[in-house]
Amino acid sequence: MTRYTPAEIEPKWQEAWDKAETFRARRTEGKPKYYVLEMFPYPSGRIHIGHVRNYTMGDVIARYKKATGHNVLHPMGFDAFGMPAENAAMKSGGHPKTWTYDNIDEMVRQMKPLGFGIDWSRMFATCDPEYYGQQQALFLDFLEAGLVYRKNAVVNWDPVDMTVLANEQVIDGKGWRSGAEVERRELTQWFFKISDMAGELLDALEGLDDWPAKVRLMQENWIGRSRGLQFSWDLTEPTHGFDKIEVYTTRPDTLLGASFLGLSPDHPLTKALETDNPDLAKAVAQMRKGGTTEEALEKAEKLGFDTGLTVKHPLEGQPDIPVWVANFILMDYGTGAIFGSPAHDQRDLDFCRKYGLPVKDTFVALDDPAPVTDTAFIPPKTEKVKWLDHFAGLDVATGQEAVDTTIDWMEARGLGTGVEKFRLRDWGLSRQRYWGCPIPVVHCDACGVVPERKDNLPIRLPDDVSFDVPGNPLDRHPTWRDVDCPKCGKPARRETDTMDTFVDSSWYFARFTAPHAVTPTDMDDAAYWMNVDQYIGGIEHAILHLLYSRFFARGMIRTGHLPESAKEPFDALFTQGMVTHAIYQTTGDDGRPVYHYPEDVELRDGKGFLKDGTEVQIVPSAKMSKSKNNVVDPMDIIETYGADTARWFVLSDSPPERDVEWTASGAEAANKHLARVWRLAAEPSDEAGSPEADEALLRDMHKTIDEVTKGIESFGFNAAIARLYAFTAAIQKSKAGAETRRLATRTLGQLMSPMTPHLAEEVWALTGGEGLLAEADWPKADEAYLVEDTVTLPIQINGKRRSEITVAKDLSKEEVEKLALADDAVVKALAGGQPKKLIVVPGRIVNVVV
RNA sequence: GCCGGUGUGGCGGAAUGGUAGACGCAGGGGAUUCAAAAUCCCCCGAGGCAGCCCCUCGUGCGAGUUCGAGUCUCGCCACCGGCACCA
Repeated sequence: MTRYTPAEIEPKWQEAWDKAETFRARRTEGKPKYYVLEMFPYPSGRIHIGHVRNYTMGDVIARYKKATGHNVLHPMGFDAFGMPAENAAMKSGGHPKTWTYDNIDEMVRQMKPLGFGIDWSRMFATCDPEYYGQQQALFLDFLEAGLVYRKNAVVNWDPVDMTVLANEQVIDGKGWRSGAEVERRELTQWFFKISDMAGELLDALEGLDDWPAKVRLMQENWIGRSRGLQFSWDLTEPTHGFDKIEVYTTRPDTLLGASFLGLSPDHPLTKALETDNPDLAKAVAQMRKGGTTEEALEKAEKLGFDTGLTVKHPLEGQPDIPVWVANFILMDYGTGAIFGSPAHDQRDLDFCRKYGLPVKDTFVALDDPAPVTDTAFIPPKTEKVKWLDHFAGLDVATGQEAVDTTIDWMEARGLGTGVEKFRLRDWGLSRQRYWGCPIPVVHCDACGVVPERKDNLPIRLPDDVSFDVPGNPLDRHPTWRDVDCPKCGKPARRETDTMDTFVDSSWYFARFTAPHAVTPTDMDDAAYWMNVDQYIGGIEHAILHLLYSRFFARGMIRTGHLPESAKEPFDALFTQGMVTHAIYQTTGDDGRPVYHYPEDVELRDGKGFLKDGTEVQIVPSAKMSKSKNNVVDPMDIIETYGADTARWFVLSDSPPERDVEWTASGAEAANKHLARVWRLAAEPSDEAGSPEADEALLRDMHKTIDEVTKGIESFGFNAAIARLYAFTAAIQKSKAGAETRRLATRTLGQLMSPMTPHLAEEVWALTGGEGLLAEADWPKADEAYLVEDTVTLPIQINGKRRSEITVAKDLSKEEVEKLALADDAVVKALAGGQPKKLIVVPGRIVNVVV
């Protein structure tokens, strides 16, 4: 008896596909195109089982679309700039470039045996000068189109290492290497004007029907459109050239409850006051400690400083209120100043309680007029509340009505303006780091900021750099930095900031349509291949990467690099879950957990034991992490079971949007199943069969074709696979004749081919298929086999299933009622009485209420 | 803290508001075998009743809508993703 041998089968078919150039993306007439893209990987050096799942899903779609008559584009590349390469260089010497390209080679070497139908001729890495040079060209066009500008923004500053830190390098408010308390410091930085498109990016979400609703909702909340009132408070005594303070509020209706006016520590007035008020300067310095993340700012203890200034209340007869500087007020949002209305905002309330400021209710619940104590009263804006002595004449109204009425009232009196604002901030793209795309501008004393000339692109990163000192090596590079001004030719200084790696990933999908073009894109190719028909990636990119890409597509249209139709570059989006793995741990002598490798643990009856018999604690479904020793290496799996098993397993056990737990026994089972299918093809039985069995198997086959096709089209891979398990068992048990069984087996292989392409080719060849299966047409279900003529209806009594009847499919409702009432269980339940109600849902269910 | 999501047997999970637990794993029993591996067949939510056809409970917790709720609504709890310099 021969055996299923993936180690022989898989390389053989990969070679055949290569030779036939099966997956080369081609533009041909008469066929629709299909562009499937998985989020490209960071070249960490090893592929991860999560990658296998991601790319397998894409490959299933790609191969299926090819079989259904599409010209498919399914490319692969690397998101290759970023911090890990610099960290590696700092840790073990070497160069980020060498590290990165070695990793890419290694990852490609690991990806190839998985048999993905990828057009490798289009591969690139974002750190290729051919790529980032075109990115620089895009930057210059964006600059010219007014989509890029410079302004000050805060960064995490490590005062010991004298360097800017990324958020992940700030741990509990301290620098990761120095341990020094991090400060927020302002720097002049480059920005994309994404806020200009906020309204458009928000409104267009509505058209993204094939995106998950949750992602659209997250983006909607992130962009955060709000309507509020902008107005000013006059200072009782003008100071430092300021006579009033402009505020923006989304709750102008609570104006009577104002008990203080709050300034951001970064507000211009704060900065002016700081110069001659050392106590304020000290307090503000304290407020600037800690990282820049919104989480850190929100969670930080509320700090305030009374400036001693007061402002006049815009409403007549109201007392003046004090001006405070408060750490929880963001300069980036609104005007950087607010009025605090503590009864209806928890942060304001906490602040007022801490500093002894008054708290005044402006409205109360209809059924509970008790004043606010330590919990602010913030009902939904759609709920009616009772207003207390409201200046615009409100009595009982919802929050939304109150806001609108108040804005109208204030506008009518010239006291303020209703304005629309967005939470979305401009996209800061400057990074004070080496391993990124250089920003192609020059700073000249005479000419100011001067864009590089396009013929000087790419501005290449210099290779002779070292990472022994903290900070950006470009900043201290002896020659790279010093250049002649492209405009006047005098000595000038090159911009040493590089671009955020999100820039790299915001247009790579467009570059794949013409990866070798001498301009960022080729408009013909872009027009043909765009948009991405199906984009697949992790939910962690739901906001930033996808929003930035949407912005970039619009920018590229404006600058003539994409056709108008590519405004929303991703037609459909699918967010897949992680692959997890159990953690095996014991407790060490020091009380800390000790993590064990899966291969050192023996599983018996759901418990795990080490070689010496010690029982280990099993933590199921944990995110794979090197430090927890629970990472499974796809290479080991391929070696043990073959690529098809790995591909089959990552799709089989969980719905693709959810996490899947890798288990050795699950992989084993997948492998056994593939071997079973192989045997059906390689060792067919020669039974004579019966016409009835033939008919039954054909019926099952066509139903399977139908269900698997629907499953693949709807990302129901696990359901499709469950069906294929069932069909395999059906063939095994079938008494159908040899010819029918052969057809069924060949079809089974075909239906499995997007998931297990190598095995499928083998089955195809063994069962008399012609040519390469990868080039063959997808099977079609014969409708005639899909219709059933009888249907089994469950009978419920009071909503609980008690019996069932089998009836003709199109039996009338009346007849079904009659049959149901005659059913033994129903007769018994009725005990001679009449049913209170009888519900018949044709083809589904009967419910008798007694 | 804010935004979004998830929660069903021992485990992964299935189920257009209509028979909860498809399919797979683990477990149990059997066939084949000198024996094993491999393969094949059967059973498998909990409890009751003792048996197959019956009853009760059961989809994180608590309410609600409905003839009928895993599915819809509200309130909790736990976990996961994001929070603009991780990618």
